[in-house]
Amino acid sequence: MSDPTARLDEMLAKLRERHFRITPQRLAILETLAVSDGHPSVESVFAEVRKKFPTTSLATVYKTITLLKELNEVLELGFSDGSNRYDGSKPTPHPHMICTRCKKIIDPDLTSLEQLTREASQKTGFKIVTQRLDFFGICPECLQEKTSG
Amino acid sequence: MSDPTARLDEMLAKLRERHFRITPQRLAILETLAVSDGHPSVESVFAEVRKKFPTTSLATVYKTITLLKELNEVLELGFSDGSNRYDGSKPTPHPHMICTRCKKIIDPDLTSLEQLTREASQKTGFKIVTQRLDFFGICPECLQEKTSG
DNA sequence: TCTTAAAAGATAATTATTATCGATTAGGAT
DNA sequence: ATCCTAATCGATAATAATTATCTTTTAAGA
Repeated sequence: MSDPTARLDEMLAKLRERHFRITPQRLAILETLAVSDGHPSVESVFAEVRKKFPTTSLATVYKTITLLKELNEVLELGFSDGSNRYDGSKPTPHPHMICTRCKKIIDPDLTSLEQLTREASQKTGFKIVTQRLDFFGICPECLQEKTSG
Repeated sequence: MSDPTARLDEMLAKLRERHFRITPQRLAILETLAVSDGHPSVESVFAEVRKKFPTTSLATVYKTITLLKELNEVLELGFSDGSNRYDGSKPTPHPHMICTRCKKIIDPDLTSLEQLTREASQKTGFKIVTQRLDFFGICPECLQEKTSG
């Protein structure tokens, strides 16, 4: 995992560079995204920010996350059932391992992804801009549990 | 691409096996999904089926596709913006190349995916059940076009 | 301190999907 | 071939995540 403080500084630098304002609510949202390594949802970011600023609106969280997406400072993991998750600590596209039992999401370090991307580009003639790779399964912790539920 | 007639027969066999009814509307939906190699949306399936049966409801299309998903006879390519697409001709998980300009989706044949999956499983301890891999970029046809738009 | 455009907050609108429910019908039984 | 009944259809309401709207507040440069 990367350094949360450094990530926060990067985000702030990007906002200042583009002359976006650093509001207290925005700062709280950035902090939450930079610190958490658990790929939080909009709702959980909202809940976290509300602890500091109880009047924060859900719309503010959405607007800030949309802005961060445009600045490539947060990675959106969209799912078609609406359970979107966000990665602020490592905002460039990378593979994810998703446990379908406990919903945990972790980042594997896969050396052979580069090779696969080359193969895809060569075989199809596509100019590849970005990619999305998710593995779904059961994490080691859940595998060890005797009872399912 | 696989044989549409064979795919349709497979789908029908699966429905009969589980004692689901073969209604004219369902048959039309299955045919559309088995024939099309362009990864259609719910709306385009709906439009196609309406040509034969103008009273078909959108709900019927949704219900049939949901059923086919449960039977593993159609692959859902869900996107968080709601632009979901469906693959009835090759219903097992496989990589996709998605052109962000013309929205075309094609199926590459990638030999090194198996190796990548092994690497992911070994490095994380996950028992991998399924996966989703999308490459986003510009297809060869769009690359050749002089003007963008 | 002043000014003003950006952002916040509250809420309405949008949109894909799901649920509901009365009407219709596929397909097995007779 | 006809009957019966649960499955399915069709129409529409409900749901839920996200986006739009609009008034009030405020960050930050002058």
